[in-house]
Amino acid sequence: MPTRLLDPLAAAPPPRLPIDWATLLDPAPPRALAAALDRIAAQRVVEPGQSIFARGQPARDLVAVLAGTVALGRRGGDGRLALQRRVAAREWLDLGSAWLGDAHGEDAVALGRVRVLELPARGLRALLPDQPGLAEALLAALAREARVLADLGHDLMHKDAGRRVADWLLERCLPAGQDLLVPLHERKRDIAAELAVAPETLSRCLRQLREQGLIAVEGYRITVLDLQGLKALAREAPGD
Amino acid sequence: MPTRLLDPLAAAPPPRLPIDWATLLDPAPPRALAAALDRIAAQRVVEPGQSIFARGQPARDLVAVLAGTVALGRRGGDGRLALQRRVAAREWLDLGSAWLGDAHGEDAVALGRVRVLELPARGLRALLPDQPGLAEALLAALAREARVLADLGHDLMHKDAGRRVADWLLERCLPAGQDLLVPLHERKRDIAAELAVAPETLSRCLRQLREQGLIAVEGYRITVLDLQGLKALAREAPGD
DNA sequence: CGAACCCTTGATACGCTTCAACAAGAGTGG
DNA sequence: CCACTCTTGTTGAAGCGTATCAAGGGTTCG
Repeated sequence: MPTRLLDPLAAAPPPRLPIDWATLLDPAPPRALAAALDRIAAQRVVEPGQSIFARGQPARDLVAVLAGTVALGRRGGDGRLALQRRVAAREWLDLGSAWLGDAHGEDAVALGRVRVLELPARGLRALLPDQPGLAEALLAALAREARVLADLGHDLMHKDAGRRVADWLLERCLPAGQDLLVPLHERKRDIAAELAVAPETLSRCLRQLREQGLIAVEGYRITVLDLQGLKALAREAPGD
Repeated sequence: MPTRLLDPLAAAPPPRLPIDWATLLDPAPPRALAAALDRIAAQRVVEPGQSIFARGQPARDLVAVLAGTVALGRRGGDGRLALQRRVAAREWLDLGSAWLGDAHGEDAVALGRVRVLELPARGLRALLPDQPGLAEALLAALAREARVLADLGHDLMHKDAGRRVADWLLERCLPAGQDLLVPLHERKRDIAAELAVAPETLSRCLRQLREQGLIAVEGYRITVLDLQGLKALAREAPGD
C-alpha cells in the first residue's frame, strides 16, 4: 500500500466547509452552540485507503464522517483490516473511546476520499455546562452507537453467513422501476469483510441465493427477485 | 420455569436503601444532584431467574444493578437465554436503549437475588440542564458501554473458544496463598453461555487446558498452574 | 502480450454444535 | 434405607458451517 498518495497539488476541496450541525447532532444545536462548535472544529480530507486513526492511538478528538464512507475494524497481524462495520456520512466514529479519551479501540480507514470532522473532546467538555443541548445530542449519538454494537454482536453470534448476507441485501436494496436493485459500489471482498466472512463464502452464499431464485447476480448488480423469500430467509429463522 | 417464585411473605430487604451514587456515576454527583436523583429513583428486588426487563419491551427507565449479578442476552426461540454478557453490581443495563427510549434490545434476567435501581429517563432528562455533572456521568457510562460492546464483538469474531476460555480464566483468577484460584460460583453451562459456546465445548476446552498442564480442575474449583502459558494462549494469538 | 487484480469454484481441514449415552450428586417419596 | 427422578457435567461420534488452499477465468492496464 503506497503511502505517497498525498498530492500537494491536488485541488482538494477547501478543508473548511460550512458544517451542517443539524445532521450530526440530533437535537439540532442552536446558533450560539453551532458557532462555538465551529470554533473548535477541524476538518480533514483523507485519501482512499489512508488511516483516519489507528487502534491503540490515544483519542483526543471526536471524529465524525462528513462525506464518504469509512471502514471501522481491527487490523489483523497481516495488516489487513478485519472489518467490523462501515460508517457512512453523518455518523460518528468510535465515539465511546473518543469521549473517554482512551486509546481508540479500532482502526478507521477511508474507503474512498473522505472528509472527516474532528472535535477535541476537551473543548467539547468545556462547552457542556453552558450548552445543555450538546449533552443531549452526544448522549443520543453514543446511545445509538451502543445499540448498533449490541445488535452487531448478536448477529455475529446467532446468524450464520447466509442469513447475514440476506440481511445485508435487504438493507441495501433500492426500488428501481419494477424491481429491487442492490448496486454494489465496493469490492465483494470488502463486503465479505463487513459481513465477517471469507470472500469465498460470500460468493457461495450469493450463488446459493441465485440458485434458489431469490436474487439475480450480474457482476456488481444484484436484483432481488423474491423479496418475501429473502425476508423469510433473513429474519424468520431460529429465535426471534 | 415456574413463574410463581414470588413470595409475598418473604422478608425482602426494605425496597429503599440509601444509594451510593458515587459508585454509579463517575464524576460523583454533588449533594443537590444526589438528592434530586433520590427523588426520582425507584428500587426493586428481583428474585433469581426472574426477568428484569425483556427484549422488545419499551424502555422508560435507566436500570442499574445495585447488588447481585444480572445476565444480559437474548432469549432464543426455546425460551432459554443466549447470554451475551454478565453484569455485576454498580453497572448499568442496556443504557443505550434506555436512554433512547427505544425498546430494550436485550433480555435481562436476575442470576441471584438482585436489587436494581430504576431511574426514569424523562425525569433524568429534565435534570440535565441544571446539573452539568449528570450529563458527564451518563456520557461516561454510555461510552464505557460502547467500548465493552465493541470489544465483545471483536472477541467473538476473532477469538476461538479456547482463547475465550483462557481469557475468561485470566479475568477471574484470584491469588490464594501460593497459587491462583478461579472459584466458579455459577453453573458451568452458564459460563459456557457467557462465552458463547456449547457446554460440551467448554468442558472440552477445560480438559484440554488441564491436559496441557496449564490448569487443574476439581469440580467447581480451578487452579491456574501456569499463568504465563495461559496468557500466551489467551492473548498472543493471531492479530494483536 | 503478460501482469496484476478480482471473483469464482472445488477440495480439504478444522472448529464447533448437536445428538446420544453415561456417571455423579441432590431431592423426593415409598 | 433404597429406588426413582432430575439436574449437571463429561465423553464420544457424527454432522454442519466456514476458513483455507489451490486453481481457473475474467478484467483492466501497461
